[in-house]
Amino acid sequence: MKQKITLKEISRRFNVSISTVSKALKDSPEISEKTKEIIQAFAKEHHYKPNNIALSLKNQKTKNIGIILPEIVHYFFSSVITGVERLATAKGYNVIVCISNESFDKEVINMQMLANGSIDGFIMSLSKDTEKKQDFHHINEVINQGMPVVMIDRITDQVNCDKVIIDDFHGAYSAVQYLIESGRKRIALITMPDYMSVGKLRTEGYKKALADAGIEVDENLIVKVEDFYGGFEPVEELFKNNEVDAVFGVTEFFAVSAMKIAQKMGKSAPKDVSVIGFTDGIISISSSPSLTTVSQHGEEIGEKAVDLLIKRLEEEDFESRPYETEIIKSSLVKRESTL
Amino acid sequence: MKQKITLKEISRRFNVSISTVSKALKDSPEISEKTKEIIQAFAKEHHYKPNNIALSLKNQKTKNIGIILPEIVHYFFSSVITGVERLATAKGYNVIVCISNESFDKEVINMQMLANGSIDGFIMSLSKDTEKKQDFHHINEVINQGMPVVMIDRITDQVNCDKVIIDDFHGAYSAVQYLIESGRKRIALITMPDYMSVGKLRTEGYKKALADAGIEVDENLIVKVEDFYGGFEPVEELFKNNEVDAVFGVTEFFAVSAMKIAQKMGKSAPKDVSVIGFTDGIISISSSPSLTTVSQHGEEIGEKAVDLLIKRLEEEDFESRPYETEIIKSSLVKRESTL
DNA sequence: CTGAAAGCGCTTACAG
DNA sequence: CTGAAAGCGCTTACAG
Repeated sequence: MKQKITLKEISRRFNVSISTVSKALKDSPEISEKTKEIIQAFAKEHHYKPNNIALSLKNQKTKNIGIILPEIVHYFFSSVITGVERLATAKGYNVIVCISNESFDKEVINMQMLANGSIDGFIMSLSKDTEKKQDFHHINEVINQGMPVVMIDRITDQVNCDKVIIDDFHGAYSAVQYLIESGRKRIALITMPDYMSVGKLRTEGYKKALADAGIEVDENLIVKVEDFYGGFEPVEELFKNNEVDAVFGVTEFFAVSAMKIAQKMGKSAPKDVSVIGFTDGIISISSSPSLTTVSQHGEEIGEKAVDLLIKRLEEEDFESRPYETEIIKSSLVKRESTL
Repeated sequence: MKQKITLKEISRRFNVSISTVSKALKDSPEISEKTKEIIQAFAKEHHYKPNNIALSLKNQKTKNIGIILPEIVHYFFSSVITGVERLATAKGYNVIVCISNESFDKEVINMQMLANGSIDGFIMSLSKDTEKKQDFHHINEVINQGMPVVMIDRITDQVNCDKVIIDDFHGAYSAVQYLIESGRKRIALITMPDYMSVGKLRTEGYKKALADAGIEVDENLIVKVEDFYGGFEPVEELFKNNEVDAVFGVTEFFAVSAMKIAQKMGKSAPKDVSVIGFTDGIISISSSPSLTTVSQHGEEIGEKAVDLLIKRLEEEDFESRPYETEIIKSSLVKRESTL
């Protein structure tokens, strides 16, 4: 049970001062070669590593970045974390993950917990509650304290900071356009409530694509789902009461769930109903037929967010630069659920 | 841009000592009511929160726990994190997440990075490389330094520590038994190489179930997949060259992939081929037909791991207690891919 | 070439 | 009732 060794212990061992040990280990030219050799050898043998906490206190930076996400068990967010973790680790930062579980209160608590010196900056995506409530004081407070924040995906213009998003509007637009080009006319939309920034943009993309093709928007074909992982009865109603030859779902799960409901009702995909989703995750690959979908490139979003955050943390001139909103291009991945 | 306020600044503001401020904010009986009131009011107004790093250094504990996982984008591991994060946050701990990406080297680097004082203890699951290599010195080193480790899911008996696993053997056993009871006799197994602890146990469960039912194990029906997310050609060969009336896949993805291959070859599930997977994730719900699967209760595993870790961290008598291996019961979730 | 001192932000036993 | 001092583990400007 050899505990971690400290500078103090090494200094005592050789009857020198702590400063000498510290300098010797940094190979400072101030210290004689002989002393350095002895001390370095001893440190190596005992696996000396400087204590991170002490360094953090001294340097006034933790080399930790905090990330607050609404959830994590689904492809998009976990791929974001993968990207964040990869670049952060490569740059010498640790990643502290908090999950708001779509709750405003948890989001606030998480932020305050981390803002007390545990991290150097935030990456975050708004919880559903927060978007509904439109209350962003906790984020602005943190920013006012001088801690940089990068918002991703679910963002708001009521917070002034760096942002990384995808082109939700265009992603949706081109998905719907693709359906139209393949001859579909009765295209249903399964989307989120409008207070969700991404849901709103994707809905607008859908409407614009229809309009540009001269197809009138039929509000009966638009279903807004409150609960992202259940409660799809309205989708059943949709198929029952309307003629539908295509579905665009603004999440993978919306799309596949709609497809399964259609299949249960005797419609076959893609013949009777073409289906396109959003997020190119495992669901899309595993479903039958596999799903055509808009890829969000989550890892790329995560990496870009880390890049912006670390720049603001480390680059002298960057700190005072105006905030950027980086837009990652989405892309349509064609599979079996469309013709 | 009001920076975070410190005790020093408050003390200067009222011309008292730092000690007085510190005590006043802790509502110490040593301090006069009047002083306490003034200081507390001021602190509240300025949102004073003690600096976590300073507390960590003083208390010699960080209230952070580190978790190292092979990957995160798939259901089982992300549900483990969800469970870990939930209980940890509730108990006042932050969670630092590292991803080994199935690489031994990254696992070692991650551990060393966190072991330098950033965290109080580890939760981890072995990378594929590490299991293959059977090199666990980095874990034992950390434990020898007095830092508790809880291993989950992918474990080894070459490290002595608390562990949380599921009953892989029995989970597999009952899945295969269920297939046998429904009349299947030519049951294929899609599994991992034997060096993967969980793969090995599930394979053994499969074999035992067959043996107990008096069915001879046909090695031609066993496919070992090296790459967990691709390279399923051997599965095609399996169906081509053998009569198969059921498949047990030791991951969700193995099972669904095999099912899709069977479907492509004109076999229908569950009529021609019954299919059971492992992990009750979104793939299982989204596939057509939906997948019967062995649920691993990832969140529960995560919570139990946190529970064991924090006990060892905080409970006086627990520290010296013998290590426990907690076994979480798996359960068979029946859906459409079996009759 | 080596070491004492100050400091990062906090706590707490001790003195007054 | 208040404050000075020591300490957590480290770094670094300064003195010798």
